[in-house]
Amino acid sequence: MQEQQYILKKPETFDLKDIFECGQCFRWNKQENGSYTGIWKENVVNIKKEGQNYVFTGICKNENFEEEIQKYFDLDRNYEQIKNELSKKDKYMKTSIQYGKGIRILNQDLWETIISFIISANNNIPRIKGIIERLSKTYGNKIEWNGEEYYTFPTPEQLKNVTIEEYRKLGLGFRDIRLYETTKMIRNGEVNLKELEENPNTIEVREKLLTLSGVGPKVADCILLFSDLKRLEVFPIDVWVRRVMNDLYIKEEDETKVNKKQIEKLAKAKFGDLAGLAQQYLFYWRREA
DNA sequence: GTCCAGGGAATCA
DNA sequence: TGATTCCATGGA
Repeated sequence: MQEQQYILKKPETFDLKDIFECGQCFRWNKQENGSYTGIWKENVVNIKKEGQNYVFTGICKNENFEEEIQKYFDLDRNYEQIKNELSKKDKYMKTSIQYGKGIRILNQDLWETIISFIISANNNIPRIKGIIERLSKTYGNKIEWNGEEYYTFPTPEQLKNVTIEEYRKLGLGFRDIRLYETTKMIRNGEVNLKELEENPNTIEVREKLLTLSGVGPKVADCILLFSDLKRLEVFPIDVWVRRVMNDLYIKEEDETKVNKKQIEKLAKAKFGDLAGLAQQYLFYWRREA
């Protein structure tokens, strides 16, 4: 395949570390020269900052490389406007947005996002990345580029004959059966991903996602927010978000006793349709800073 | 050895 | 509905 290149010139909202290390994705890795290399669909791409521009180099089936990048990096959305609006909410939002000002929420493949966030349950990011890498290396397609080997995320069909024991060997732990069941449900059409992508009703899509094994409220919200379903109004609540919301607004002594519904209500009232973005700025800020 | 990680499912009131 | 407990694994 022919190598392609695209130069994104002086984007207002775009920072490699903010985008790839804010916890939304697991298949981008920092290189020694500060660039990031990653894979999505059949695309293997390296992104390097040069001055105020970003140089995308890699292999892509779509001859329109720019279009592919535009879609994945959500480049049609005006993040400056979003940040301005959220910054007005209070000083904490202003601070967290300043910290993660280069974040963009990627449009990731729905199937891959479902599996990735099932794996994320009660897990940590380095280990999640390792499991996904082993899963891809074992069952995905190999792509060679620049003297290195990369592996696509396996399709439901490619996982057809995988046993629970084989998942366990990849280090999935108790999530093995969840992956097995959910993959089966998607493959046999119990949950139709195309229908989900075409359904504008977020409540209905969420309920359908919740029928999948290993998908509870938090994972469902991550799928809605981080996949190409792109529901920016959902507010995934994990241990970090609960922590930061309690520290800033609720101030309960024991944060583990904070009611989830209370957090949801507060988030909706405060951030409205942009709750998902607010969540991401707060999460990134609280975890990194 | 102990605690923790981008939680979910089973169980019980 | 709401609260508790268990679930593999690996790093700190």
